Amino acid sequence: MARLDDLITRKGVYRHGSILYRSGDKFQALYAIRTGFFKTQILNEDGREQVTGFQMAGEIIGMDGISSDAHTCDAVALEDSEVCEIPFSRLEDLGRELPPLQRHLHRILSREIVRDQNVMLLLGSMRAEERLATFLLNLSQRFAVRGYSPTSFQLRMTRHEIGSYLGLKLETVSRALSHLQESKLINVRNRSLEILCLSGLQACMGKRTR
Amino acid sequence: MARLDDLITRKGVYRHGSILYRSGDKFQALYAIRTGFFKTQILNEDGREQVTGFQMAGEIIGMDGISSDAHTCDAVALEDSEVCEIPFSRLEDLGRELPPLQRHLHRILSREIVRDQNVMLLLGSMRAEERLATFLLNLSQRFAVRGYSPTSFQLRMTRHEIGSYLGLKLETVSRALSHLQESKLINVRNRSLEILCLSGLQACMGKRTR
DNA sequence: CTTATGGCTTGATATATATCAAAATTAACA
DNA sequence: TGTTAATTTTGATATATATCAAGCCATAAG
Repeated sequence: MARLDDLITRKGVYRHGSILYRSGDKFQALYAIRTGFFKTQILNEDGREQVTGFQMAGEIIGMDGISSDAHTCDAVALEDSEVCEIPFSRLEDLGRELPPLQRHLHRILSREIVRDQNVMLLLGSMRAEERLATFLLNLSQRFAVRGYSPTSFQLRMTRHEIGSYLGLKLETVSRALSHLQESKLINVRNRSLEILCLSGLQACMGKRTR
Repeated sequence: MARLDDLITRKGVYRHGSILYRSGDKFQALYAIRTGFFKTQILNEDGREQVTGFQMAGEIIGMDGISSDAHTCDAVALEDSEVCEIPFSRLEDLGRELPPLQRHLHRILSREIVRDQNVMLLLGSMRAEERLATFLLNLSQRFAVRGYSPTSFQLRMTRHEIGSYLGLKLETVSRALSHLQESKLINVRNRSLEILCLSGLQACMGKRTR
C-alpha cells in the first residue's frame, strides 16, 4: 500500500469546464478522481458528440488510452475537481510485484466494460423515460455508496449533457423529468433532484412499449 | 511464446447455436476464437435482449467476467466454431513474468472499452441507415484484416440480431438494407452481402438529420 | 421430394421522439 | 449589481422508426 501511495501523485485541481485530457493526447497515466465530477465524451468526425460517462469521486478514468497509447475521448470537469495521477507503466511494474494490485486493475478495466455494455442495453432497448429513470437510479446508488443521500442530490450536468449520454435531445430529457415529477416519483428544480419513490422509479425501468 | 502456448488449451468445437458461456457462469477463462463466429448478448430482468457484439476468428471474448468472477453476458456460436481456452489466473501469473504479455492483455481490455464506447456513439447519435453503414464497414474492415474480401462476405447473423445490436427492429434493418441496395451502395441477397461502393457507405455514415 | 418452420421483405399505419420556436429562468460576468 | 448569455421549460408540428400484417423465400426436417 505504501508503494502504491508512492506511485500516485496529486495532479492538481481542475476548475469547472477545464479539460483533464483530450482525444489524441498521449496516454501516460490513469486518473483517480479525489473530489468533483467529470464527463467523458467522444466526438465524431462530423462533430457529433456522445457523452460516454459521468465520473465521480473515487472513480478511475483514462482507461480508453491504454489500447493505442493515446486517449480516444475527452475528459472535462463538470465542477471544480481534484485529481490524482497514476503513471500507467509504473502501475504495471508494481502490478507484477503485487498480484492483488494486478487483479484489482483487471477488475477495474472489466468493470468499465460491463458498465459500457449496460449503457448499450439502455441506448438500444429502452424508451426515453426508462433511460432517465435508469440514469437517476444509477446516480442515486453511486451517491449512496459514497455516504451521500441517495434520494437528494445535485445534477452536475446540463440537460444537453444528460441527453447526449442517454441518446436523447435536451427537450426530451426536460419533458421526461417533468413527467416523472407529475407522476410524483421525483422532485426536480433546475439541478436539484429529489427522488420521492425509489421503487416507483425502478418499476418505471421495466415499462416497455418499445 | 512457448509458455503461452502451454497455457492455452483447445476447448473444442461449438456447433451453430450452442453456448460458450452464459450470464452468471463462474468466470475462469478468456476464450480465443480460432474459427467461426459468435455473438454476445445481455438480457434485462424483463427479458429484453441487447446484442453487445459479434466476434470473429482471432478475437478474444469473456472479459466481462473478470470484474465479478462471473460472466455478465451470454456468448452464442453463430456458426460452427472452434475455441481455445485461456485460464485467466494462469494468464495473470504469466503476465507477471512477461511484461509484454501483461501489456498485451491490458491493450486487449482497453480495446474492448474503446469499441464499446464507439457503439455508444452509434446508438446514441446515428440514424438507422448510418448505423447499418457503420456496421457493414466495420465487418468489412475486420474481414479485410483476416485476408478475406472486404467487399463480399456472408452475414452470419439474422436481421433480428443485427437489429438488436444496432438498436433497431428487424423490419427497419431490412428496409435500410433495401434502401442501400437501391442506392447502389451494396448488393444484398439473404445473408450474402456485397459492398459496391466503400466510399459511398462511408459518406453515408456522415449524413445527419438527427 | 414434400412439408414445415423460421427468416425476410414490403406495405399501411401508429407513435415516440426530434425539430422549431418562444418565453421564462438561472448563471456568468463585467 | 446590472447586463448578457446560457439553460430550461413548454407548445405545436414534423419525422423517423416501431408496430401490425401479409406474403414470400430458403433452409431444415421428415
